Amino acid sequence: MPYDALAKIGQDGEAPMAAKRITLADVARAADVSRSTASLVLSDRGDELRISEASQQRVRQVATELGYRPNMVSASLRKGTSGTIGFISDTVATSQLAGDMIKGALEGARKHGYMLFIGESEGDESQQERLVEAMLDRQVDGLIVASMFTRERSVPSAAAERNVVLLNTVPPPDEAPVRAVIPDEYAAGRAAARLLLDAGHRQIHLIGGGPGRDDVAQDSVAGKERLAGILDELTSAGLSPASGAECRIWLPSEGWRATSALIASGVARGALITFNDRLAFGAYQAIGEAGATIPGDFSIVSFDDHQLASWLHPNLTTFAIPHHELGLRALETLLDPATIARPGIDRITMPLRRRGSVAEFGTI
Amino acid sequence: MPYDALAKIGQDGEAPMAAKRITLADVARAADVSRSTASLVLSDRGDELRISEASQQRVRQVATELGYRPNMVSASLRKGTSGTIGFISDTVATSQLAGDMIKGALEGARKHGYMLFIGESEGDESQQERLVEAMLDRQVDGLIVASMFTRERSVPSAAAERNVVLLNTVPPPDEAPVRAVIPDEYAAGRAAARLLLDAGHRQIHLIGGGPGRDDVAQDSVAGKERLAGILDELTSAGLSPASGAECRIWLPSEGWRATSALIASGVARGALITFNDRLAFGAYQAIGEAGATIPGDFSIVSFDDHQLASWLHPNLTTFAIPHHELGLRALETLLDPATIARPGIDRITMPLRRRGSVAEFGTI
DNA sequence: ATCGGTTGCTAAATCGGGTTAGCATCTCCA
DNA sequence: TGGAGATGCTAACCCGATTTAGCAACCGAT
Repeated sequence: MPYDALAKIGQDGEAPMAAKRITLADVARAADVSRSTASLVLSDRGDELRISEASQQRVRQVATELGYRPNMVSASLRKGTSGTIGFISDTVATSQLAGDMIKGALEGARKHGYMLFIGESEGDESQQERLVEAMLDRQVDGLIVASMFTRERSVPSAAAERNVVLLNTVPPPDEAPVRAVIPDEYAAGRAAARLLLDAGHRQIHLIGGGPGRDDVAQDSVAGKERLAGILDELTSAGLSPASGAECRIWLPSEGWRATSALIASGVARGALITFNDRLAFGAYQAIGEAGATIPGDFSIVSFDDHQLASWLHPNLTTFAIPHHELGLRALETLLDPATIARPGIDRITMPLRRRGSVAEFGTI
Repeated sequence: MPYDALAKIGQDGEAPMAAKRITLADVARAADVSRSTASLVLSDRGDELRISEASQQRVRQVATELGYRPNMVSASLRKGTSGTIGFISDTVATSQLAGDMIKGALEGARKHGYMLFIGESEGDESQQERLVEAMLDRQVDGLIVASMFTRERSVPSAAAERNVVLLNTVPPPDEAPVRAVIPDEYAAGRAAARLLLDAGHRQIHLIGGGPGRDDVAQDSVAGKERLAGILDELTSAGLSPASGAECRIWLPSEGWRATSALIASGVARGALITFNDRLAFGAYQAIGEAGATIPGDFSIVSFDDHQLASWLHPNLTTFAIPHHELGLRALETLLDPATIARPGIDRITMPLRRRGSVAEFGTI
């Protein structure tokens, strides 16, 4: 096994051998009771098993004095539960998305006394299976399988019949339903369109998808739902998009290209819905380079609330992906027996960050 | 009858209950040997202990057929080593910094068959101690203590006499030296200045620190070292900065402020060293808003290689923090008994990303 | 026949805590 | 005086693997 390299270090350690950990047996001996008694007291079953108040006090006292900390590995072995959750993500590094989600999960874990294993599948199924197995080998009590961009994702087979929550992902329609936590992209799409309508805009251009219902990257659940929301809201106002530009990838360069093309086509003012903040950044660049202004000539609403959004001039109005809450909710879901038992999708509202990129039509 | 274990498992296969995990005992029974023998064979000590080739084959065969996977919790208990590393960071969410570092560590961990626990201290010492203890309770074999912005950081006391590597941090000078892995900020500072000098620039303005040696945020090791490198390189060329602007925090707004002020003071062209890419973004904004161009009027070199750098127009020339390599190196260091035993600082080169924001002086 | 040396394997202890059946002892009341 | 019941605690097994001392059985040489 590759991991005993470290074990060696302790063994031939020179002088500064790490002091041996205090075990339950040490405590029992010092408190002059049996290990059973010590165990019962320390797991608060003392009253139940009628250990006298005096003995209980003694055990607790001694445990504190010796700085006793139970070895969770041992407890895991016996109880079959480890106080550990596995968090498997397709990629861990993409901007702060993953970070905030992990942060939310971490916060939940801390609250409940759990630790988090993390692993990265790099989108590779077999790699993911291996991760799941490595985690199951370590007796994780549950798994969060996260995706950094919302899309469909299979539940790893090894994890079947286990506690699993999908995060920012839904299972393919033909697979067994499970628990999933995702942002409510559709509602955000509607809200984005509504925001512009309420500000009096009627010429609404889409950057990143549209104008048709299917004009969006296939594997992006986020894209599909945002687009659907936008179109539904416009339709119910008796409108349709003034234009739409599908983008292969949602990066600034594409936003720049699409917006430059829009302006070159003769559009000098109007409202833009960009499908994410990085596209919006590209739009800002194109608009700036064309000598137009935001929000004077163009109002912009976007999605994600990337850090960029508050760096841009003017600050970008956008619907935030509630990464932190998603992570937290996934963990809470996992740890709640009642919830985890029932499959279903939990949609978390994407809150509006109202900033400076949208003006009332004709105001400026 | 080697396969009656299999048969048994097949029997209750109807029930929807999660199938019990195959244990070593199951394998031993099915292969008709003792648990000891099975264990020896599966840990490749069969030859050493003179188990016949026939028995070895049988055990291995059966193990594969039954899909045996050893329970690492049990092995951890016995061996005192868990195949697990703890990664404690002050913050896990800041942009992709943390992500890439974790990613590097994760890659190393996977290569060596380890899993990673992660925890976030939020910069709180006591929180950090609690994390360390929770990890030690789970028998981690080593700890990586990371900081997302380079600065001094104490080694958690509970982790003393353990395998610890500091990542992107160094211990305060008055504390016991340990292993640390950091980017070579000083060398990058010198290289940044050299890059501009070689391009013929003599008017070099600093955004984020300087012009004096101490004009930089106190707790930022990165800032101090970048500044020192820049000043040393300029000095050895017989120069000093044309100006310097200390910034409280290294965000676009501050870069914008400092650069706007610089331009307002009458500087219409020259070279800028921004202390990180977000400051550079602010500089781009200020320069654009003043109607000047990059690199026509202003050449810019920066540090970090934030995603922004390749989104800006023109793309930003910058020295990358090798996050991925830092994480990887920290893990490799931790797992190498020879290295971890000796305290010392490992400085990783910050590679130059040469892009479009620097021009030869007077060329354009 | 006996002894020493292999060969091939296993019993049993161990890691550290959790769990349960049940054993003394004492009290109280009939 | 004896039985029921409460009180206070512990022995002993369990989780699943690792590790070591050592035991049969057999072989060949004396």
